[in-house]
Amino acid sequence: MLLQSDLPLNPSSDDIVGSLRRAILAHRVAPGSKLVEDEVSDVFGVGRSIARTALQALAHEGLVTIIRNRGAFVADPGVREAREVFEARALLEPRTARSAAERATPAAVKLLHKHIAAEHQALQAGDLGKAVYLSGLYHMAIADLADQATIAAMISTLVARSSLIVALYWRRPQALCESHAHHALTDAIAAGDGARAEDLMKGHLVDLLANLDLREKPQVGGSLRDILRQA
Amino acid sequence: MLLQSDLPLNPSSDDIVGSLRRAILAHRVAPGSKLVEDEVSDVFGVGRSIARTALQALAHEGLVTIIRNRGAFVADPGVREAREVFEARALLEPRTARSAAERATPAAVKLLHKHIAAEHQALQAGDLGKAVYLSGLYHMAIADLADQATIAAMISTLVARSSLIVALYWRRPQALCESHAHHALTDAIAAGDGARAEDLMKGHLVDLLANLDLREKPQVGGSLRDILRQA
DNA sequence: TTTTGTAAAATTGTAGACAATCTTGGATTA
DNA sequence: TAATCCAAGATTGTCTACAATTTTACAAAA
Repeated sequence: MLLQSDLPLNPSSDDIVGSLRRAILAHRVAPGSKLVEDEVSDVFGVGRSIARTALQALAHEGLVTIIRNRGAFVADPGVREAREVFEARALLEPRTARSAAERATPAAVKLLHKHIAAEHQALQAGDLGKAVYLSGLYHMAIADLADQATIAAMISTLVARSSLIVALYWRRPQALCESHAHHALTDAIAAGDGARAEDLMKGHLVDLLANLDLREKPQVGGSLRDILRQA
Repeated sequence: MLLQSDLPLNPSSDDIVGSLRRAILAHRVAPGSKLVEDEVSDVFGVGRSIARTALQALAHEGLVTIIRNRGAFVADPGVREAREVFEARALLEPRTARSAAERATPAAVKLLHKHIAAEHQALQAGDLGKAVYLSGLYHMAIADLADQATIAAMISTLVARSSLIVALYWRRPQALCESHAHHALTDAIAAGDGARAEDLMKGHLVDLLANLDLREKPQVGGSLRDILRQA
C-alpha cells in the first residue's frame, strides 16, 4: 500500500487518517480500492478498533465509502459528484481568496511561493500524484489565510475530494497547465488586490472543471452484481 | 436525557445519531453537557462500541466535542465560531435559494408551507427548542430543492450548528420574528423568482445574525482549570 | 477554613473473542 | 459448457474485558 512511514510507534487514529489521506490524495491507492481493516491495523501496528475509527473518519470526509457488512473502499466519485464538488468550490473559494488577499502578510505570501515551488518540483520529477496533492495544499493555504476556520475546513474537504476527481477524470496527464494560474493568483494576493484574486480564483476553478472529461464513464471493470448494487 | 423513543429495538449507530441530534438541536440537552458512553449505551440498549461510533459521528458534524480521555460533550460554540458559521451560510445559502426557486415544483412549495406551519405550531405551543429545530428543517428543505447534494450536506451541518448557536446567543426568547421571513421567502420560491429568493435569503441570514448577542461571554460557570484547558 | 495529597471510583482507550455476513472455490447438475 | 448450490474461508459487526487516565471523595496539613 506504499505508506511513507513518518509515523510514531503507537499511532493514533488521527495519525492513521493523515497517512491514509496522503496516500489517497497523491493517487498512491486507486479510487475503488478495498481497505481491509486487518490490513490497515497490521500496517500501522494497532488493533482493529483504531483502524476502524480511522476509516470511519475518512468516510465522514468523503474520501472513503463504507458499505455495511462489505467494508471500506477508497471513494470513487461519479461525474455528478464531480460537478457538485466544483459547484461548491465556486461558491466558497473566490470570496475566500478575496479575504486572503485583503489580509495577506509577506510571510504568508512567501509560504504560498514555497507551495508553488514544491508543486513545480514534483511535476519536474514526474510525480503527478504528488503534484496534485501539493496543488491541493496550495488552495488550502489560501483558505487558511482568510482566517475563517469553518469555511477553511469545508474547502479542505472539497479540495481533497477534488484530488480524487482529478485522478479519475483529468484529461491530459502530462499538461502542467496549473502553474500559471497559481502564480497569477499569488501575485494578486501579494499585491493585496482582493477583487483580482477573487476573479482569478473563479476563473481558475472554471479552468479546472473544463479540463475534466466528465462524460459518463461506462462502468469499466464492474460485474453486473456490482453495478446493480450501486443503485 | 429525554429522548423520544421512536427507535427500533436494536438501533444502529445511525439511529442513535439521529435521536441525539434531534435532542441537541431542539435544546433538550444544553451545550456543554457531558455525554457519558455508558449512559448512552444503556439508554439505547446497545454496547458501548455503537454508542462510541455515534458520538464520533456527531463530533464530525460539529455537534459534539470529544476530548481525549475526557469524553464527549455537547458542542459549546464560542462567539468566534458563531460568526464563522453565519459567514459560511452567507456564502452558500443565498445562491442555493436562487437555484431552489428556479426549479421548485408546486409539490415542493407545498412541503415548504408544511414546514412553516409546523414551526408556527411549535411556537404556539411554547416549545421554542422544537421551533428552532423545525426552522432548521425549513432551511434544509430549501437546500434539498436546489438538487446539489454536496452543498446541501454542508448547509445541513451549518444549520445544525446554528441551532446550538441560537440556544446560546439568542436575544429574545419569546420573539417570533422569523415567521415573516420564511413566508416571504417561500412566496419568492413559489413564484420562481430566483433573484428575489436570493436577496431574501441573504437578508434573512443578516437578520438572524443581528438577533444574536455576540458579546464575549464571561466564562460563566467555569473553574480556572476549565478555562485554562480550553487553550 | 483553605489547601494539598492520596486512594477509590468512574470513565475512556484498546485489544481481542465471538457472532453475523459476505466471498470464494469447487462439486454437482442440467 | 454453463448454471447452480453449498461449504470453507475471509471479513465485518458487536460485545466485553482489561489497561490507562481522569475525576471524586476524603483525610491531613497549613
